[in-house]
Amino acid sequence: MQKNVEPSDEAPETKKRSTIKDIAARAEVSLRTVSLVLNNTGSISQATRKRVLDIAQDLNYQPNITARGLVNNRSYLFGGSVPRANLSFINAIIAGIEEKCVALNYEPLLASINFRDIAQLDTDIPALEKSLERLLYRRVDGIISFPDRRVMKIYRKILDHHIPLVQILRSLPELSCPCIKVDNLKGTYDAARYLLGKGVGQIGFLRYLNNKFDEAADRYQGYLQAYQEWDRGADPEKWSVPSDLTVQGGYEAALHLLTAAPHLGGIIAATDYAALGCVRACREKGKRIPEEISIIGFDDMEFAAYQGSLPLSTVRQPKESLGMLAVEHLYRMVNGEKVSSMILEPELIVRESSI
Amino acid sequence: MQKNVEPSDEAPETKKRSTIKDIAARAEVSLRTVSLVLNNTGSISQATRKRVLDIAQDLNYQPNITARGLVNNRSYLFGGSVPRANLSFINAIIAGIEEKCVALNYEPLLASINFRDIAQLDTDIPALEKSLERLLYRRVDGIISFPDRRVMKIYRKILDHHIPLVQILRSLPELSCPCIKVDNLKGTYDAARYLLGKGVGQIGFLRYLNNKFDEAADRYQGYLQAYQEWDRGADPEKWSVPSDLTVQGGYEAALHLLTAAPHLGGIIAATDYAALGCVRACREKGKRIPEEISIIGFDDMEFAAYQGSLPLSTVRQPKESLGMLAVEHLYRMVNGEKVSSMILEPELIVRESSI
DNA sequence: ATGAAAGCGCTAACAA
DNA sequence: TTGTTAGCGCTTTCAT
Repeated sequence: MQKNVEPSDEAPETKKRSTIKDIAARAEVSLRTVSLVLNNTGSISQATRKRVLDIAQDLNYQPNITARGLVNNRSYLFGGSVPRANLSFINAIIAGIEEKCVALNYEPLLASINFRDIAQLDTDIPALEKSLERLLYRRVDGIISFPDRRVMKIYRKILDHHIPLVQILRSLPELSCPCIKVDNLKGTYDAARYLLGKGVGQIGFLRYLNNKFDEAADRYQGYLQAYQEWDRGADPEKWSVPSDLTVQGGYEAALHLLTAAPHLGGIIAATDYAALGCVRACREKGKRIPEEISIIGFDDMEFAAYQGSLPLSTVRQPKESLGMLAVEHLYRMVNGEKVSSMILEPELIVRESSI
Repeated sequence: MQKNVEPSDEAPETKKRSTIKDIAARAEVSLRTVSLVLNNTGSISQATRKRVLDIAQDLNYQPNITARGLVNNRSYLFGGSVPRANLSFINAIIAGIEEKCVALNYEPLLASINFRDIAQLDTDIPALEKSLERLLYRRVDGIISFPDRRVMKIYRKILDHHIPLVQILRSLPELSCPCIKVDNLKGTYDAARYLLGKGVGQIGFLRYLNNKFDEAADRYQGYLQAYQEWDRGADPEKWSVPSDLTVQGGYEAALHLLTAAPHLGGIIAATDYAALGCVRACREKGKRIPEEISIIGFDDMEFAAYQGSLPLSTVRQPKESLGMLAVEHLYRMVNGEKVSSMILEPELIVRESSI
């Protein structure tokens, strides 16, 4: 329990920044006048306005957002509770969040959450709780959360306080707030259709170990759906194997799959990590990529493009847009608008690991 | 110029959070007493203390950090002005910053900066200026900056206001504030010594196109130094070629190098990106890695480990530590302590792209 | 050990 | 069009 150290005597005195009081004194007007000018509200004579503005400029005046926040009961901060960056695509989302926040005169406050077990996307719950509490403590005006049902109590608290909440990337049906995510089903559907259309023959799928979230199930469904459209009699479930997020997991799963079904002309993996393991397994089995077998991942992580020997085909999530839209929703909600969930379109990126 | 929209009538009213006034009323004591109890200062009778604490708990009291900040003239925010994540290792630094901030009851406010030309690490200066101004506007209590001499004017302003400033990753000698960075020279020195010691024979180096910053020069020096220790008569400059940060740049540079010096048994690249291009060039030249030639990068970017076919050997920067130390420095400075620069040790990570 | 009151910098209701 | 005043939630000096 770290207590703030008392500033010692040699503590650097911050050169006092000017306040509206200083401006008012110099301009010989009241505080209110200055405030009105600075906020561009009310009606002020041209002369006064100019004088105040000039003096403000001269004094290098910067409004004290803390004081303003205290009065308005706002922090002008939007909180983000998102997974930490080893899922590098989160960065792009954060970039979107930041850009939009700044455009709206807000500032993002990011509280990272860790995974207890990255392989299963298993969030560290106490850490998640703490991150949300931090945002509450900082009195953010709205919160973007990568949700987990095990902290429903805090979500309820947030909602009780009428703090706008937006889910990102995945959604809990039982949490009544909008969600911004990608159309996961369409992502794998497009990928599967693409391969099937190219005539690679039968294709396999590496799905999540457990479908704790709808989004994981959606990715699987997309594959099944495309497959069944292609061959009504087929039983694609036969060629889908459970895997986890890791390279190692994908590797092992693909090894099994390729042993059981060496005729496969393509494999779609529910994540880029798994796809990477898949590539390794194919190499080991002596399969040439993409001539003999095509591999497509999901997410478009940074490393997908930066594969020294074989840039990975993948389904890209529109990450910046996800972040920006989430912020825009928050902003609308803060201002009393009603908003609803949004599902964005994924994009198939064909690189060298597939035809 | 986005002006905040007036909250409309249907704006959700935030359920009022309790204040010390509420506590004081219920406990029938003065505001001061409550404040003293809550801050654990002054001397309060056990009975009163307990009563106040209980009521606070009961009322679900959370201090209003905005109000507290207004009085104390602090924001309890540390600002970070760091490159955006396409240099993915920045994430780890940010993780360190965040962790340490939270431990100190601070919160990080991160203002990303973009590169105008990533290939030359060329910062987008107007964007950098804006990011620093944002932090100033938010009245952060200290700033961590990835410095650039073209915004010296703002740094001067920050220093004038006596806002603690810490440089990270690289340092400007003319900027009088501490810097936290890695020993770049030692990084390449260790890598070169390692390869030389393994008996790979002559080794080459892909250095920055232009050594605008000492850190780039240091990486080159490390290579030169190790080389000269190994063979006093050698002229290693002959086998070093200018490159840029990109995969493509490294690829082209390595191609030249390998044509001019096909006997090279190893190449060290000043960044992992360049190393990746290097790998590609070697493959094209029919060189087997690592049997015939060893490749070592620098930074340990996420993709270095996640190379499907050939995980990259590299020099790792202790990224979390860099971030944590920067925050710790800021904290010390806020509290009037004197601190000085720190140079951390890099670590050679041997994976599969080198012996 | 505790209370009363002032004030941090700003906005806003009410006057003039 | 402008001024006066109160107050946001908290800390802190000065009393008691």
